[in-house]
Amino acid sequence: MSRTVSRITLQDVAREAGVSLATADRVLNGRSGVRGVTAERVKDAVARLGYRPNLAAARLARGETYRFCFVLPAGSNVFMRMLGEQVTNTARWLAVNNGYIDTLRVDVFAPETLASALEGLIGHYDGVAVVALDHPRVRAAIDDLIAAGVAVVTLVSDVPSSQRLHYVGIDNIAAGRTAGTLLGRFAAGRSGSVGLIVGTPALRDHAERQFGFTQVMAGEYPALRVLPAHESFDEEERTQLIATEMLRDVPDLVGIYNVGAGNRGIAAAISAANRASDLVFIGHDLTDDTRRFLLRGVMDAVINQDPGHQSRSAARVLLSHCAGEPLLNEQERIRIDIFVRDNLP
Amino acid sequence: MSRTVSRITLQDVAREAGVSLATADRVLNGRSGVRGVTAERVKDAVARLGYRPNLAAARLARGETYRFCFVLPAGSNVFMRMLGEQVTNTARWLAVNNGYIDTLRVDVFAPETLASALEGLIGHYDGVAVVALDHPRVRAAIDDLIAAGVAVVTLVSDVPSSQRLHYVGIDNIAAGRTAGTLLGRFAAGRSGSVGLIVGTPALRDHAERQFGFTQVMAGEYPALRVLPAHESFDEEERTQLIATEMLRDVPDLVGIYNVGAGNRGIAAAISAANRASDLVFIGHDLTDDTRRFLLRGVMDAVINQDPGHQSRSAARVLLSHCAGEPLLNEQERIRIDIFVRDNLP
DNA sequence: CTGTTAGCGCATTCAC
DNA sequence: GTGAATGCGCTAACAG
Repeated sequence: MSRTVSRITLQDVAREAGVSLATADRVLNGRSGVRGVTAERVKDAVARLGYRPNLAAARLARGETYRFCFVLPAGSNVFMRMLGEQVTNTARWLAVNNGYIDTLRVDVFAPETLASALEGLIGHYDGVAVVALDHPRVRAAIDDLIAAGVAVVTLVSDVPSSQRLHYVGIDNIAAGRTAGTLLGRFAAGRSGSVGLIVGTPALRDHAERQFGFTQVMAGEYPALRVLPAHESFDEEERTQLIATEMLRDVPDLVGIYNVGAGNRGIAAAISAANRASDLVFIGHDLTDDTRRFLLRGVMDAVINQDPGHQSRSAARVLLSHCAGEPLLNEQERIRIDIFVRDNLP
Repeated sequence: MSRTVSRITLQDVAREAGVSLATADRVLNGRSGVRGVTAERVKDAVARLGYRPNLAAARLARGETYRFCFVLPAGSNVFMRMLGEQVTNTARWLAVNNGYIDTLRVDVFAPETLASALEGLIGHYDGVAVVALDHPRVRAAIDDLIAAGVAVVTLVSDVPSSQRLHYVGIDNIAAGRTAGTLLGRFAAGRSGSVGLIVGTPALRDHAERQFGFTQVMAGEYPALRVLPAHESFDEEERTQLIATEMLRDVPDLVGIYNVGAGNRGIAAAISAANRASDLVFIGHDLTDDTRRFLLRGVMDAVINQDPGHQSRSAARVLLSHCAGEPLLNEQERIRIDIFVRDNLP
């Protein structure tokens, strides 16, 4: 509200340093063509006056528009649908901040398709956020984008060996370990078998979660035996079938950990077997379904990675990189959320 | 980067609508003095062109500086110290966004002091974020601030009956329930007593947590008996004494829930009694201490409210209110974080 | 009721 | 190496 004590401007700094606005600007933005002595004078003035650049003015003067492309999997997995919605929200926010977002849907299981889609983005965008597949072709495509001067962040699923600027997502080994600890503690005292269902071990995040989970179970809960993993391809029918068979064939089953999607199928199987109250069931991603399962007591915990946070974080990282603006690192760390019935948002 | 296809400006809208820039601006910002017909023409043009205002330009033109005051408790409780540090970070961010933050430390247990401190802020600030005490005097002071045109948000601790714009913090009843569920599940199968330590029931958040906790324990875990609450005044020596006595006098003690600060004292008592591995200990707020206790297995879960998030959220809410800018509600919901050993950030 | 105009603080030509 | 001048898109004061 207050048009208070007018803030210190670059103009003030220039005057204080006895140079022109242009020179002060050159020093502040690290552009060349200023003698060392002069630069020092300006820096002194900045320090003396406690000058803080005005972000709004800088943006306006630059007058740049930032074009970002979010590359998401084509499939219709619930989490990815939620992520897509959040990207739309983020786009609305970006529109007010000199940027826009296009969304591209690509078959994530086809490295060639993904890679060539990525390469086709060169020249059209300033930044790309991609739900990546950890495959040499994809890595190469990311590196090509980077080489072409495009800012790239990986989203949800990383390609650590690439040159990407940043990974926006959780540590999936830690997520798997978290699931292990919760399942182990919730099944406290009991001994028996634990079912493990993965979408496909070809997805890096699934493999990592599985790894973390079995690591904890083997090391900390010797009374619980993890059954060989079943592959569901994230399909509800498959998860239901797998769970139904497990419940039928494993008499000492005390828990199920679902690494991927398809929680609805498992919940159906558990309810059908009337085992909701004694079986520990832990899965990923808070959705309308999993929220309901938590409230009904069918699920005992949900490990979550906030799609809204991830979408906004990707946009902020790209924007701040392209615009050369500062970033609050702490804000960009994606948490491994644990939800039980009582702390649902 | 790209100085792409220049975005649509208000100028374009005005031309399209056949009015002047000023009129277009009046319509867009809901200022009076425009005939209905004219307003419609402008709105049509906005829709037709898909106009999006440029935040940076608007801020620059307004040229306003926003002065906020964060009122924090004077004590040196770890969480409040962390909150204070985060407010400093937030201030740095705000400095780049046409605002500044002053921090005021007040004795939170003295309603009169807090209330008069708040009233003294009138005229000096555009917005106030206060860690409030739920007391009639404080409520009145908040309402006075509001009446004087100051934006007020409560932070961490709410005064629901006041006119405050917004509460930045968690639902403490839900937090207590969450603690109850975790303790109940972690103690699965066992029966016995559960110790409950509060700072002081005079603090609304402590009382609410206690309420939520006992609610869940009574309703869901009949095998666990919650002992009468002990008051620690958030002092480490007191918590240590209380915990030591509990461990000595209650033979069937299976868990401890600490509602307030002083986790270090409890951890010391548990370690001294060599009960780390079998006693369930749940407390609040992730600090260097509680992190270490989780890793060592002395604590089993920590319920957290992110001080960084709360500080930034308060600043964003105040800023967007004062500047009349849009707010992403979803981003401002403070989560009840659950941390175990494996999902520590 | 509506239009004209002068900046906001900075980045960026283009001269010197 | 350095300085002067122009304009980004919008708000607000002032004219009509």
